[in-house]
Amino acid sequence: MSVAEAAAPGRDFIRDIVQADLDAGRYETVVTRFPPEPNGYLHIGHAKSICLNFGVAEEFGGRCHLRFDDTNPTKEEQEYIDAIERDVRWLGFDWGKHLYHASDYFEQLYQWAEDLIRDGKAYVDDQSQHDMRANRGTLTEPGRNSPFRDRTAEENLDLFRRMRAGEFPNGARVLRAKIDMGSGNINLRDPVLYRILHATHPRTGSTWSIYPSYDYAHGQSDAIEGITHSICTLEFEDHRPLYDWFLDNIKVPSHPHQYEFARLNLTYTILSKRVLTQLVRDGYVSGWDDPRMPTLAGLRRRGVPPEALREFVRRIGVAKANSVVDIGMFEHAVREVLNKTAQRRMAVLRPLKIVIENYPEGQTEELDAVNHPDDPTAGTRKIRFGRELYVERDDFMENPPKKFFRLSPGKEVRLRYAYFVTCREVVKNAAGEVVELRCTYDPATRGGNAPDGRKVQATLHWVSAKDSGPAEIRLYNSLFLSPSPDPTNFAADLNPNSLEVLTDARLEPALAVLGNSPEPVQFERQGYFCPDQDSKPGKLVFNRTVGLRDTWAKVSGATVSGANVSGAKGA
RNA sequence: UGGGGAAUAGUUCAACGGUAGAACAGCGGACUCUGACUCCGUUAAUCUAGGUUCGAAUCCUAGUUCCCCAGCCA
Repeated sequence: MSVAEAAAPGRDFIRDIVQADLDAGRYETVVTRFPPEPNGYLHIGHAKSICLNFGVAEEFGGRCHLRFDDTNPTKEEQEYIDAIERDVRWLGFDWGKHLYHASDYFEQLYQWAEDLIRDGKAYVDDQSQHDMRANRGTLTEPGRNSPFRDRTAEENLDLFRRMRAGEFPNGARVLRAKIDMGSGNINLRDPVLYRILHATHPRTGSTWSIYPSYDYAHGQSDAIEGITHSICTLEFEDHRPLYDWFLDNIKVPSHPHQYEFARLNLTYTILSKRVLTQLVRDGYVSGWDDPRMPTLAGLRRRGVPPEALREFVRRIGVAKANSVVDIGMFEHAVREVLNKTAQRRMAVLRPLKIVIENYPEGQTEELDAVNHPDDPTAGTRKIRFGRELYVERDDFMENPPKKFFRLSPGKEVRLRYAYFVTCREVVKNAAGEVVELRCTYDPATRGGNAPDGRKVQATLHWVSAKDSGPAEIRLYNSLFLSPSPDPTNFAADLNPNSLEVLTDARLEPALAVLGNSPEPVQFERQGYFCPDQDSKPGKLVFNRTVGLRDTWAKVSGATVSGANVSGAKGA
């Protein structure tokens, strides 16, 4: 083993298992699969699974299939199928020609079910749903056998074929495996293999009136595709004996193995398809791609780069312990990528007008600004300075606390790339609100440095009043107030300030070219932003992907509505 | 009183009988034309009790706590 290999051992228990299997020669090629049900959009939790499955395949020279687990036509839609493919690609993974559907195997699955019947290992049950539940027993009491459990193979076959033929209404009968009604594992108490569903399937249309259950379809689909490592989440752990039972009792072409890992949970976030669907359906958000949603579509629209998602997933690791990851860890990954890639621009979110009294009326001049402080190849751009400017309202305080470095009466600060200015006078309206600042500038400080070497405590971003353009800026905060929102009562926990729309922001002209391109950009001292698809010529809309780390907010104890903030303060 | 899992810094993950380590968060400092970035330093953990062993986070025993399972959802 090389030093490099020794220094980078299998990073998690799944990769350890795969490595061991390969070392032992149990498989030639690793084959994994990502098996979404197309009943909703993919979210950041799925990203963990996608990165795991595709990542393992990639790292060990194998392949990963994308397989739609489309066994329930009452919940699945083509829109979701399309969205899932789009999102997996966007995340950066490629299934090549290995695109499959459980529905591709319906006929084979059906034939195997007949085999089970002929072997006396499956039977048609006429019990009502109510009776079935009653006879299933409880967690502590065994179930009771169905009165239909001992039908002959012939009778079962006849009934099952008539189920397929559509002779019975929904719910009239089911096909069940004959395993053990007394098992402590409820999944083994004669699980349902097929139920009658007169529904139109996105792919098979109305050719079927019975559909296989997840348990019956999943393992056999894995076996058909030659999956070696079938990786799923913890809640399927006690399905594994059933997964194996099918593979042991059916003549399948291979016997994959199921391994379970802990799904992702995030603070201030709900990752439940049920809840996410409800947020969309009930209009709490604008859609599956609302930038506040933890969906891949939402994160994409918000401006999160796929690399950041992958890096985040890599860092949180894979284990079997239930856990909740601090959303701050995700934000850190986003900032890390964007800091390297996003060009810098100046934008004033909440404008406060300032007039440079000693700057000649009507005069303007161009100054150089760098596009990326750590990347000279990003070049520079010209920005126009003039007598009337806008600065950020938050950058002025009439009665500042001692640690406030920014503008206040009598205080000198630097306007980035431009001049030192000093606040001379505060203009207020009748209501006593500050509406304008009268300032002076020092012509000797052109470019941002004083020849006499004097320093200022702060550098502010600014835009020219005349030469800046208007924009709408959407600030996002967490959708929920609680660090651990309750999925069963999420509505009460909704953050009223999850979306804040700023309609009179001012952008430096160089931002106009960004227009509808999805390029991320850093508004200096504010955060990372990206143009939203709602942008129109003449009306730019920007989404805040994530704010910059803000030490001042912490020092000043400023209230942050809802929070971009994360991590509870230690007591 | 059934079955299946999991317990390591505040959080997430390592350590696979041999010095408990990383990332995020926190704190302190340096740097700075972004209170950003970067850099340096630093606080902080093996669920409990026994046992085996020269040596235990790791093995054994007994507990404790938490999670999942009673869909014709996945």
